Amino acid sequence: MAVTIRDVAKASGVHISTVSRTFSAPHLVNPETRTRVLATAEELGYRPNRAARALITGRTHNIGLIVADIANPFFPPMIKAAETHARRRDYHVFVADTDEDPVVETDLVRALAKQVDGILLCSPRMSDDQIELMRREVPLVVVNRLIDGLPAVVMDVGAGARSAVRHLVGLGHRHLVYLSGPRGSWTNREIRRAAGVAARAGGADLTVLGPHQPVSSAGADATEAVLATGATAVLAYNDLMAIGLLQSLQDRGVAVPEQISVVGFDDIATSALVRPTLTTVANPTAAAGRAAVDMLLQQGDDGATGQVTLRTDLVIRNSTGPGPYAPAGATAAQVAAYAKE
Amino acid sequence: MAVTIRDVAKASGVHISTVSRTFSAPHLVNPETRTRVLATAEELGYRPNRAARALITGRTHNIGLIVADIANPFFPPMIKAAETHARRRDYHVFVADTDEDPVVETDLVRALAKQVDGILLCSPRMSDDQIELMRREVPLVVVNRLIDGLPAVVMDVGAGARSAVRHLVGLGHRHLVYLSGPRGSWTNREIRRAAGVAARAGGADLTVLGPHQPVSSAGADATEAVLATGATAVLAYNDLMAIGLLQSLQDRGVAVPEQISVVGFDDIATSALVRPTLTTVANPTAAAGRAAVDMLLQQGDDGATGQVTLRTDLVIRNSTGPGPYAPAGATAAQVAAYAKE
DNA sequence: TTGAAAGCGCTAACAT
DNA sequence: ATGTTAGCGCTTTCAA
Repeated sequence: MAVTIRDVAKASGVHISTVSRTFSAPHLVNPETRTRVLATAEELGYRPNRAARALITGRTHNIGLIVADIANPFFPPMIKAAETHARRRDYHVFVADTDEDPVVETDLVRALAKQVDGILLCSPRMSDDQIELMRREVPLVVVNRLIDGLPAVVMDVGAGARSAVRHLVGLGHRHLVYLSGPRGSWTNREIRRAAGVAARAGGADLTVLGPHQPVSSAGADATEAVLATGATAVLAYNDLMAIGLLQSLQDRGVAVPEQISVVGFDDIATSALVRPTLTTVANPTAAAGRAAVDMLLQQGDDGATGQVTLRTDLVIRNSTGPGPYAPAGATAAQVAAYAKE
Repeated sequence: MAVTIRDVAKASGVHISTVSRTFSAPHLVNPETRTRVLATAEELGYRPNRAARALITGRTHNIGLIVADIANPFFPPMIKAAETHARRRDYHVFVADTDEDPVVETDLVRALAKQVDGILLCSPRMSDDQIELMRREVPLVVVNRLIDGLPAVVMDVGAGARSAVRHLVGLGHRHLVYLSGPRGSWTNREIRRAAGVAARAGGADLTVLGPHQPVSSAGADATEAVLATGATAVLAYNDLMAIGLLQSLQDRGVAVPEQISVVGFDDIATSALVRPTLTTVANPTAAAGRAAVDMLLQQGDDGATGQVTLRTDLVIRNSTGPGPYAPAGATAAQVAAYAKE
């Protein structure tokens, strides 16, 4: 087996508790002793066994990160930010994928509960009640969902949806479609609601299509349905769906944005790489990952259960243009200010 | 604190070791007793503490997955496949990001070593010697690198590069560019070498540009350099760079594939979403993730250190077309067969 | 400032 | 088939 605290103690002529203190409470150890212990530890290649430490302290210094789908480009930047941020604070991160399945999700929470100090539940698909149940087994921070009394990090998708709809209405669109996302998604509900309200306020109507899986093929598959509505502008639950639609539309000779405008959500990297580049609502996913980690780690200190809402930003690119009711000569750029209002 | 083995023992009127056996060696327990214990365990919500178990068995049932960059779309499908596969075998996965930094990489291996039964080192940036050193601290399986005597999973990128070059030469290109990837990448060296050999064999010449970070902006930034070579076809280290170049080329009015053909590597999801769609060498990253997990978990059983090479496939899309030396009327489709040879 | 001793939750001989 | 016991590597009272 590997080198333990006992080996270091023997080699440096002190008791194991002194070695222990050297690592977990250095200020309680004579500087000279400490130096000596540290030196022999280094020499022997000693590294504290976190599991053994956890057994007695009750703190594993691990956190769990559960996401709906690692391969969905929305998540990797968040995972990366959370992992890097956590590591900086000396925490390791278990990452797990639920494949959009609420049952897998609950199983996963339970399976990780004992091994972590807390879990980041990202875009959970389970019900609020389930989440309430889970939080009794392990500290939880929820990302992309708001539940009373539960620490959460959300992006202000409602505001994002409003900006997007205003942008479209300002461009002269009166008939909009919302391509909705997966069942169980809080974000989806928020966007749909906010978009509906904003559309009505702008004298436009909004047809809701869905639910859909949040993947590009679902966007492509919805093409017929979108065209059937006669709408001139589409807001999609996420960029993947928007891009799938964008491509499929153009494949059928429907020009974007000349005939139909398309707006996505998230601002994943691909959105700037497709043609036309995608107008979308940017979500600060990396910041969300960091904020969620902070929240989880602070949860012990005070009992506070904050709820952080991060700003979203409409990024106007080339997939949106004037609609049938556009003021003469209006361009996307001209109405940008209006949307920002 | 949570419910322990002791609580279950007390509640079901047996000794703790019987409870322990019920979970870790059920066949050694009387079926009736087992049922009773299981029932009370369920009732109390007992779940074995893996850390405590690990302390004595020496097996954590955790594995570490270290990648160069979680946000690089090459990795998420691999991470996802590995995590799902591992979980199915009752292993949890620590995911960590090195940010392409070899120093972070070694630190990470050491930090995780004690907490896992083994580590999957994906696309390592550290040197072979470093890796040799690391493997003495913890079982390692390396992905995307071949080192003598070390268990590894690689994709046959050499064959992929040859197919790509043959495809281009077959299309009538004689002056090629290889846009190389990051320093320290085994994959990069393999592709460059194989492409060079294949080019020479086909009577073409290959100019190597780089190294570059494996991101789309690097591809875009290389545009001038590419044009300066006068080449009519480009092979890039990965799709991200290829797409960056593709876009930048078109932004300057250089038509793809009419004036320049572009080939990527990896077949990330975005490659099918850009226009023109990207011809690329598909890497079986998900299969690689699963294979690596299997290899790691088998390492204990026998001492075998296998090396698995997974097949790559040239996916011909619309970013490649006839070059200056093309047989009259040649199209990408027509030469596909040749490339496959 | 350091040592001694107990014990975190669990498994693995060994005994019964 | 079940109970007893020792102890994995570490932290943390309590004494000295």
